[in-house]
Amino acid sequence: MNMNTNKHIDVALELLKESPLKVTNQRNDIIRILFKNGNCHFTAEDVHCEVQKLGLNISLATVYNCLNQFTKHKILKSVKTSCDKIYFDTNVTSHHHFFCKTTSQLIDIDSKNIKFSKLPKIPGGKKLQSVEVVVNITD
Amino acid sequence: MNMNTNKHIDVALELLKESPLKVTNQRNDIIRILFKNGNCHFTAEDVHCEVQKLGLNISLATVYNCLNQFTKHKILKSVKTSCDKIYFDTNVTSHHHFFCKTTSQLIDIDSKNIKFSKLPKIPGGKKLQSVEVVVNITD
DNA sequence: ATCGTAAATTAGAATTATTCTAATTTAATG
DNA sequence: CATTAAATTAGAATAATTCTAATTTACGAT
Repeated sequence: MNMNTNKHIDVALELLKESPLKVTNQRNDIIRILFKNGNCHFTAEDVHCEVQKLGLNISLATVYNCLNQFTKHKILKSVKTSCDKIYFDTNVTSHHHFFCKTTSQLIDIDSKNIKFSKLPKIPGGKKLQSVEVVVNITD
Repeated sequence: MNMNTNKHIDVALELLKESPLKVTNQRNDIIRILFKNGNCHFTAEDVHCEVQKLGLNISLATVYNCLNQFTKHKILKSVKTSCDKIYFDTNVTSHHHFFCKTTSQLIDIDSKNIKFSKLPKIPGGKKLQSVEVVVNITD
């Protein structure tokens, strides 16, 4: 391991190649950062810090562009929480989250660990898009 | 009806009196706006527009202050959605929401219309605070 | 390989929602 | 009515994100 390539990175790089997005150095670098450790949650600022730490020269605007484009093309997922930042999630499967209000930490909840025995009727004329559960926790 | 006082307004005004907050003209006016139509969802900007429409002179800063203080003292509830604004909800009971991504409209879901048959184990050392369900819908 | 072009990158400005600041006014207690 | 802590206010500040417009790059077609 630790050779800057692994299963998660390879899968994401492959998704990038298959997408209509162009494969640039910046996008490759950002994918390596994001998918280095499997399922993770990042803010744009987190990613930009890591970029700097690695001595890469990628502007914050590009980080935002990449994260947004990746999200649009299902390489990433975005998560809104009760704090004011957008989190990007490398787990693109349908799942839910714990959000710790003390530490602002997000933790995945696998779909199979939340089951509904009752869901409300969708208002007339509208279509169901998704059901998002956030389990807020504290220290 | 329509005499600028009704059950919802009276209840909220009573909560204000019982709270440690001071009863000011601005707070009375804002409560009248918020609770005029029973359960509703507002952004600070919505409330400020209504204030202007009624010819009241209440600054946007005061609107924010009031909404935040009311929330802290359980006269209102705040709701975060996948859009970038904070919504304030006059329904302070525990409940969930539909969020229409097309219209940015929030609709209450009564607690009794969502039931879980399985919930995940809370991570060690953490305490459950709340479970929030957002059912995203589209036109 | 080289070209042409649409897409990507960039620095910095702009935007948007919200909070802060510091001066003034007000509510409510004694 | 006098006191004082809280509330109000206009406008500045902040923070996350998006936009602008100039430059560079990827990559399919020649």
